[in-house]
Amino acid sequence: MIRGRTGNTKFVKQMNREGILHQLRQEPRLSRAELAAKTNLSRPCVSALVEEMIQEGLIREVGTGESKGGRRPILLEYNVQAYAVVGAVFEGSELEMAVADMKGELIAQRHTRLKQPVDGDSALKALEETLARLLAVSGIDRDRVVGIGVGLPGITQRRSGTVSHAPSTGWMDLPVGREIEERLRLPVVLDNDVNMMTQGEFFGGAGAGVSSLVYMYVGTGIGAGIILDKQLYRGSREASGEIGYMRIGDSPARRKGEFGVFERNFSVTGIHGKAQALGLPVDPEAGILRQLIRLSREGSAPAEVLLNEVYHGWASGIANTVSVLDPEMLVLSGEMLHLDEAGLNRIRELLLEWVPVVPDIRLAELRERAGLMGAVHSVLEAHSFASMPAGS
Amino acid sequence: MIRGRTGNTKFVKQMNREGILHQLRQEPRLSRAELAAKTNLSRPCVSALVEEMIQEGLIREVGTGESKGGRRPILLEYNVQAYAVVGAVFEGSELEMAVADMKGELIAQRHTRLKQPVDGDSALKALEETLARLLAVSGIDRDRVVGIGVGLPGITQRRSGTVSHAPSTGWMDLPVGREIEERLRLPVVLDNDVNMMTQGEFFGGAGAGVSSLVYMYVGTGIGAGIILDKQLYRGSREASGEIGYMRIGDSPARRKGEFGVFERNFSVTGIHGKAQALGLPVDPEAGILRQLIRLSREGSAPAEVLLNEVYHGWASGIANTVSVLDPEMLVLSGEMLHLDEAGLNRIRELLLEWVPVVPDIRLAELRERAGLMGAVHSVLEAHSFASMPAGS
DNA sequence: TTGAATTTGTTAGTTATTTTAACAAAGTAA
DNA sequence: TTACTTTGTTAAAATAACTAACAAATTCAA
Repeated sequence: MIRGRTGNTKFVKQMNREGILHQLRQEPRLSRAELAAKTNLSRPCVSALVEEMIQEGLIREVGTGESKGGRRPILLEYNVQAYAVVGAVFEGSELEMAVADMKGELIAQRHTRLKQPVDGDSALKALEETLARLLAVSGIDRDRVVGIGVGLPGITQRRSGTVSHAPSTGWMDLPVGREIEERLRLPVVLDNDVNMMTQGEFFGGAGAGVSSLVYMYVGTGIGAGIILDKQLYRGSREASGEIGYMRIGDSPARRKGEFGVFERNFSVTGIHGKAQALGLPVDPEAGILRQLIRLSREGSAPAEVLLNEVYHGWASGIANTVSVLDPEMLVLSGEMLHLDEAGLNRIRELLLEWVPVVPDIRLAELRERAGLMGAVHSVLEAHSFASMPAGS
Repeated sequence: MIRGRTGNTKFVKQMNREGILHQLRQEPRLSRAELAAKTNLSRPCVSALVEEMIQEGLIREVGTGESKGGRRPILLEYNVQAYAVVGAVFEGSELEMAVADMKGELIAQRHTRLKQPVDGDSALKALEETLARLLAVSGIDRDRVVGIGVGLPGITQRRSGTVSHAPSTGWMDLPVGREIEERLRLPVVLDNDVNMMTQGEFFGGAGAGVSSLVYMYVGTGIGAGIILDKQLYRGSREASGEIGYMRIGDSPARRKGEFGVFERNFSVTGIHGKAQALGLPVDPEAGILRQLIRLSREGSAPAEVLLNEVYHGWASGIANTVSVLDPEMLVLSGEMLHLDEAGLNRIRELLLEWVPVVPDIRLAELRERAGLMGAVHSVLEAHSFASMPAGS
């Protein structure tokens, strides 16, 4: 797998089991013979591996298929209910949590509001209690849960399992991964919220099937999640996709600890600032893009100018990112979800003018479920579910 | 290796051979016992594989080492002279070519000037003749050459081995890879010049040892080569690193088929244009940066302003790229090589001000040899030299 | 209806490769 | 000289895949 690593025979078996499961996850209902053909393994070998995995409950026989001129095939199916995974996302003082089957389909979901101010202990407690309730509701045995994926706002240092900056959750420089692991007694996959949402859209949303994708999120800040070669790319210091720091728009002297130039101009807060400076009647609580579109339609010239400035700014950010990465797809999210057809087309036009290779540009499909789906899929990815039982 | 692929036992052996060779390439002179420890293979297994590779000439025994309290180890060495690789780079009407050993060290090098206008046939002929001469000079048998890496200007479509845009070599939309392969009867690795230079600096230059790197080249255009996880990243349509299209600097209406905004402003030609517009006495043939630095030192205010604008522009390009990728190192090349300590520091200062995570920034070390080194290493990478003999 | 051909899945034996256990060779240190 | 280490090899055991052969189940054509 990794260059320079050596493999033993067990590793081959593992790989072959994974290969079979992989096929079975893509296409449900395949016979042993078909699997042998698709994996380039011999039929006896496939039979043996399948037998093993049936014993483990990973695969099921589900009746017979149509004959192709001979004995009818026994169809096999990946047993998505063999195990379960849990996903959790902290957002401000809210916790969204769900159990899913091995296909990543949510079985039960639950929303919890934490009492403020949020500290580490109350967050852990919430996780614990919600998990228990979810398992009870869905009737899933605790032993069948393979792991939990947790999305946290801010930059997380995954290596050490330490969150170095998780502003809204009240966890600062704590070895969060280990704490959750100890408390819940489950393997934990930790990542920041944007990475989780990126994986969500990649595995179960707009980006299903592509091999590279940039997920661009405009909120209080601007960030992007990057998937290259079907793998999340994190950067050498976990700081990839921090596109809020790009040099786009005016660059007034920033105050200490303030955001990047792109963010200062074109994040939700940035646009609100611009709108207020222009004296536009906008409600700071409501979605800024919708308000601008409405005002512009109603004939407000400054609103139209600002709206175009926003399109121009966002398109510039996209252009710069695309120039560097040449991704197959770009998924827009956050405030950008409120783009109407006209706005989206305007951005596409600008890009066609600016860069030679324009990726497929789409709005995110999963909305608020993206993070949760990503958390779930990050666990599914982390474990290869062909892993062999302890005994063998 | 690739997800979904199944492996057989031969594959494991191959992996283990590669593992051993990998260790031996990193650290010369290791014993069988040390190799066993480093690769997690048993000593008998290492012995068997080593024996095989000694027979094939890939490894050599080179005396004994110091005892560590027991029998003295027999030291093994990777035999860099077992085979040879060839690198070639076309640049304008010039062809630079070299033979190298398996470590990537150049054994013989040769420069050829093609007569203009260059067409495909004369280029092929030059390749053929220069190769013959290099082999004669270095006394290397043709059978020992494993392949040739060829760097071509412009965008190359590697998949099909077709060069879709190689302006200065006169090869347009030809299946270049196959033609060279047929003519020279050698496996060919084709890539564009920037990618080759990137690999050169990565394997044998400033970037040796890092795992991610951006190689930024400022010439008539501006482009970047990207290495992530020790692998060249090409993008979904071979268009990654086309940072010349970034939105940096003024954006006057571009004329048909013209470059990107960043390029129009801050490539060598762009800067020349700006200098001339300011009425600065610059020689269009000589290096623009050096001239600006000199003029600025001599007290020319507009030169100083322009120089700062250039630093600012380049730093912006770097900032944007770094925001997206978070690479471990940034290697500056082309016109940027003429940056003096003050200029480099100015750029570093700006970056510290703009982005939270600044990579190690260095000037390219290999200069004009970068492409050649890259071509050579691209062949070394393409072939895993642990490949097994046909007989087994 | 019968028998040849085909497809699926299994059984038994072979092959390839790694590991374990044991040991010989060659050294150090007390 | 003896005890202990480290290195490398030999022989046997263990894994896991493959080949060949065949049984089971089905289609299809005579």
